[in-house]
Amino acid sequence: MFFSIDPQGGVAIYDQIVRQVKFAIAEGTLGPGQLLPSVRMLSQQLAINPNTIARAYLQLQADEVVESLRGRGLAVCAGAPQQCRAVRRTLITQRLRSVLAEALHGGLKAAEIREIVRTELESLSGTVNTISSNPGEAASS
Amino acid sequence: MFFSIDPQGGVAIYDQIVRQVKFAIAEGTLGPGQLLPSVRMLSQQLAINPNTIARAYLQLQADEVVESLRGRGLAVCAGAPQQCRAVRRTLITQRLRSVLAEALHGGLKAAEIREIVRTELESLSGTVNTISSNPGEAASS
Amino acid sequence: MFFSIDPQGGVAIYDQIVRQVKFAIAEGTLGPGQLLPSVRMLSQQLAINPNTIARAYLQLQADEVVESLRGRGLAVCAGAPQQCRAVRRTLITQRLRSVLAEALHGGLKAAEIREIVRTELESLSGTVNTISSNPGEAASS
Amino acid sequence: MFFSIDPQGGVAIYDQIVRQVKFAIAEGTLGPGQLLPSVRMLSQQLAINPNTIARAYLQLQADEVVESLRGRGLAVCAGAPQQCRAVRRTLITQRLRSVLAEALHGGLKAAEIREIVRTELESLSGTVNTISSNPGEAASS
DNA sequence: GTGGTCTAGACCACA
DNA sequence: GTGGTCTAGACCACA
Repeated sequence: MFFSIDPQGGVAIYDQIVRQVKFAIAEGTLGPGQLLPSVRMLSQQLAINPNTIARAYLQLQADEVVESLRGRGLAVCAGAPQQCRAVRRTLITQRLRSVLAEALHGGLKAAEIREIVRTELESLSGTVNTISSNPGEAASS
Repeated sequence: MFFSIDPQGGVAIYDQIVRQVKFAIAEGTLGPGQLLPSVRMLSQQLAINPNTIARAYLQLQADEVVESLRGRGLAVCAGAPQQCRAVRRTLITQRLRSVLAEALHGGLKAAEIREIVRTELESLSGTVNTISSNPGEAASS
Repeated sequence: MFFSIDPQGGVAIYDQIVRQVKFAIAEGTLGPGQLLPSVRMLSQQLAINPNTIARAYLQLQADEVVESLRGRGLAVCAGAPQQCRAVRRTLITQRLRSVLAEALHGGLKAAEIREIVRTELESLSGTVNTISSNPGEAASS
Repeated sequence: MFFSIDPQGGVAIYDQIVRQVKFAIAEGTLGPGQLLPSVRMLSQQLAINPNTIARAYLQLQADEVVESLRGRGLAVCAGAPQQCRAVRRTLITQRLRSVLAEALHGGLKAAEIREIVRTELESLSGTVNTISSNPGEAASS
């Protein structure tokens, strides 16, 4: 599984990890029974302190998304996919609403905001999605 | 001028004040030479600790958006409108980009995200005082 | 509120704090709206690292027993007393069952165990309760 | 000899094994000169990692309860029965005292605690193989 | 190798 | 003053 951490951006690192794990489970990239990357490995990979990773994993356990297998690691719970699919949209929408509210309150018009969203989505899509010559493909599941 | 503070939402309170002052100046709600509301007044109005307001105002001085008039308060700088108009879009776009990137990385499709944006903009438009010559535009999809 | 931490004894320090806070709330020693002792104060009082206290307080927040009042501290939730009264007996019974099972499995007879319990309760009562000339008083609420 | 391991319950697995071996020796189930079950056998029987068993056995050697007979295994020491009878009560009493202290400190009354103990002993007695000349005694209050 | 707990100490936002 | 986050590093139990 692939993480992308932005140390800035207002979201705590441990929370970014929590969210991205949930998203990966929602997508099916990470399935029930599968082990999370180990604290030490992820710590190295992301150049982030192990305690911060552990904090994220603690949260994921509290959220009943993963469970500890003693000495082996943390495994995705059976019920996690359903739960994560349910929360993914909410997690995004909450942040989105916060920004949109600020934009409107700041005097940007809805049309203007939608235009910015469109532009940014385009410029980001190259980075995130595999480039597709068939524009319909990215939107199909 | 009117503030709207969201204690949640990941943006520090002092930063919300900084941003909203800049937005007000960008819009012209607050013009060069005009005084910011006093720390005490704003503190009472928003039910927020004076230190937090003071910190925001300190930041605005550092950004050369306002300047201290000894004994009278903080006044909007002459060059502020231009500067604030320039940064408004950027300030919003940065936050927006961060959320959109998370959404895409989290597996939401661009079309899905635009749909969420449209829905949220509609539901928020009612809340925010939007002055529109065409009242139908903000709420239409 | 008064804590008594046993660094040995198999229960993690942070968990001892979690349990004792819940017990204090169950007893009414700590009421809704009251602030917990601050992390730093308790850290000094118990000679325990602040992070360990913070870990306990994080757990108490996750359990919805306390809530954070920004910059002021952690306050007991409105619903906490009811919840804590409900869990107190369970928390104790679980540990108790574990020891009793070991004792029985280890060949002690039930009568023998009850005798040990009686003796220990007597020797501990002096330490914990205020000494009462009226033996019935300690058992009355 | 028969082990019963509770992976929860706060006592380390290796320590549960150490204690149960001592209890078996105290009871006479395991006599001087008798061999402990081999690490591999016990590991399979309990579905526990061999390293954990080995660690328990190392502890038992350090406590001079068993000694290594080169190539044959670990045998109960001559002095072990006496030693184990002496510690059994203490091992139980220590854990018991810890829980009872927590219960009292948590505001439960001695009578209440004794009642819980009585109830739990009854419900556990059915589970544990109690050999009693008077079958009614263990289950009677 | 795995996670869990604890210590030590820094910096930030808020009151 | 308050808690929240993060880094750094030790030690433990278990596989």
